[in-house]
Amino acid sequence: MSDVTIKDIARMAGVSHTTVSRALNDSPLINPETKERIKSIAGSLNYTPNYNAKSLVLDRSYNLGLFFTTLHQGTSSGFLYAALRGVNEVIKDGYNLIVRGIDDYTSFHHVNRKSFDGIIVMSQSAADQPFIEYAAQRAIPLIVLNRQIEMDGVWNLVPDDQSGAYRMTEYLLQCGHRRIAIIEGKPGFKSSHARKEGYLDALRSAGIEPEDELCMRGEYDFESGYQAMVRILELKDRPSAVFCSSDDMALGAVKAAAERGVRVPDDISVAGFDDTLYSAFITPALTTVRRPIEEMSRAGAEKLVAFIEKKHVEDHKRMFRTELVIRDSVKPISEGD
Amino acid sequence: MSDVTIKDIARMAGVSHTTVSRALNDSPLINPETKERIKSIAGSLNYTPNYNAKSLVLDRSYNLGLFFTTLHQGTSSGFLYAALRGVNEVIKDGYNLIVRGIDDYTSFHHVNRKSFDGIIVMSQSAADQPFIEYAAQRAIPLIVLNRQIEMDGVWNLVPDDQSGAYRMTEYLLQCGHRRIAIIEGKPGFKSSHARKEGYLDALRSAGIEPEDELCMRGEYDFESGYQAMVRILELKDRPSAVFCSSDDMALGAVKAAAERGVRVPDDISVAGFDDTLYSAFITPALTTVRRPIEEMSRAGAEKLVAFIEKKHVEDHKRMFRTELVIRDSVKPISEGD
DNA sequence: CTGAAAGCGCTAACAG
DNA sequence: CTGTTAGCGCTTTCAG
Repeated sequence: MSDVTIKDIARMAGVSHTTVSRALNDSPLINPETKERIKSIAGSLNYTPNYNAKSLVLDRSYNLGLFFTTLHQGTSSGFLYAALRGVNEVIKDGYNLIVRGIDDYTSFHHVNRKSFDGIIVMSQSAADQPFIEYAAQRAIPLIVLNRQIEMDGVWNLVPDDQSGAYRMTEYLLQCGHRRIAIIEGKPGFKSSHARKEGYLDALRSAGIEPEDELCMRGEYDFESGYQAMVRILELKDRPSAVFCSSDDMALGAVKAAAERGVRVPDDISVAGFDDTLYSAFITPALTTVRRPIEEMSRAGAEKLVAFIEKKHVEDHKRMFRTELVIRDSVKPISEGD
Repeated sequence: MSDVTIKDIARMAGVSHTTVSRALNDSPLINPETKERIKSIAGSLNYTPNYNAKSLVLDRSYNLGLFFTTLHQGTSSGFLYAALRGVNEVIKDGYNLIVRGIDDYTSFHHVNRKSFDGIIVMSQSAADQPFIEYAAQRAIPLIVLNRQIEMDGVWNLVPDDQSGAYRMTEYLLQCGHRRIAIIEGKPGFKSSHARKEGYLDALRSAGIEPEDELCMRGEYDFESGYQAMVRILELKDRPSAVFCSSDDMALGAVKAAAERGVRVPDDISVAGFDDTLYSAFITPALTTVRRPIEEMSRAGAEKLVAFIEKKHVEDHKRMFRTELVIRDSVKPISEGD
């Protein structure tokens, strides 16, 4: 049924299977008429090439990998979704997109040039480094998104988290906030570090010395945001604004505040980071920083596919601008410090 | 470098490549000592089998497909995430998971038994039917999740949306609500239909005739929930509760209410459906219906893999119980009708 | 423009 | 227990 081969077609067309192969691949060597004839027979037989055979001889797998640090924790569903969409928009037919968490691999044995024409790593942590190096060393076309890495010959597209955090903090300062707390991201994630740095820089630029007391640990998820906010609200000297390193944590923070009768933004301002799908829709709508995940993924996939198909090279590093999204969860304060 | 073949190993071990093949595949025919020797040589050479060659001869692709109706609209990121996690937990190594939106296919040519050892369809709409039939007809091991289908020989695991909606509506009635509006899901999605049916059934069981005026169209997303709620609030005779066919729409509804000074749940109750990740964390925490997407996906993947590997068959249909999750967005009303 | 022959890397009879 | 041989379906020299 679906096991028609080029030999079957060859027999029916009265030509050799070589000719069929060439015709189906649009070789210019073939007489247009026989080519048409062969194609129509193939069509009527509902022929589908055996990609395993093609792969073997052409040394291409038609597989692209999209790998995340983890699919268990720290990866928000919105992040996954945006990345998947961005990549899928580009690759259309012609490639299979294989999605996986790097921490699901027990060994990297299955990761090699024969099995992957190219790999996109959505990296969120330095824990990916061994995987990235493994792939690079196996000479698999490779592009690393989201996390900055220092490797030659590996493409790297990242959002400018630090300047995003800087601008957000700056904005909070402009709104008159002086004591600004931060709820940090998952320890070990480069993005957590970059966001905190941006926050610290902005504070210092404004001549404000950061206070350790106002730096809370978080895990990027709702629950940790909630917990951190509880601790913040218990502070004797409560800050007037809280910069959360993710929207998920900002949600948790808002929730914790609401449960304690503290109103956002009237009693305390809360800012997020990520601009997840729902941030615009919750109450209060979240003031946050947008990362261009989907655009970045699209650009990455385009680069990768172009390289695989045309061996076309270009600049290797690029930063994607983040964007301040001002909504309702941050409020200027009138009274001085 | 990564191009070591069994022939290279054979040469070094002083045996035939057949022996190497057998040894590496743990054939009982091989002398344990030579087997060990061969394996250690393979290890030191960092040998990786060429899966394209294996695929060709074994007629297995080592690919599993996870297909969604669409990756563009109507699929929430939480849904995608839960499904992906559930499946990935099961397949571990040994299979590549290929993720795709069915509506991204321009033709199904690439979908065949040579390219997929099995397929999981996360179906959300009857629009998938052609795809499902195509795959079934090509004799690809197939399992359809989430949407009920009528086809023999195709496994089908679905959440009981209708009874979930029924129980939610029943709960609203128990809370004293008489006029209950519904914001419906995306037209054409089977789940939209099932949820509405559950709602209607419960109403009728309570002797209440459903009112057309209280049935609002929606699209499963935030924005449509918002819009629908605006229309509900403009009604002369406003209902005391709103059953939203998705949490995303419930969020939109809450937002619309808040903006108009209508408090949830004090002035109006809002119920959702899905129990997305954030529904517990927003204010007010959403009363909703949980669908066991991740469990369902896990069960589906297990069935599929078992079938592929052991040709083991079992019952073909199964319904997964949905669960009422009572939180804060619905409030009993004391005053009578 | 077309065909014969070889081979991609691996597994599977079939003989020993 | 091991080797010889053939072949999976396709592309690619190399000759016409």
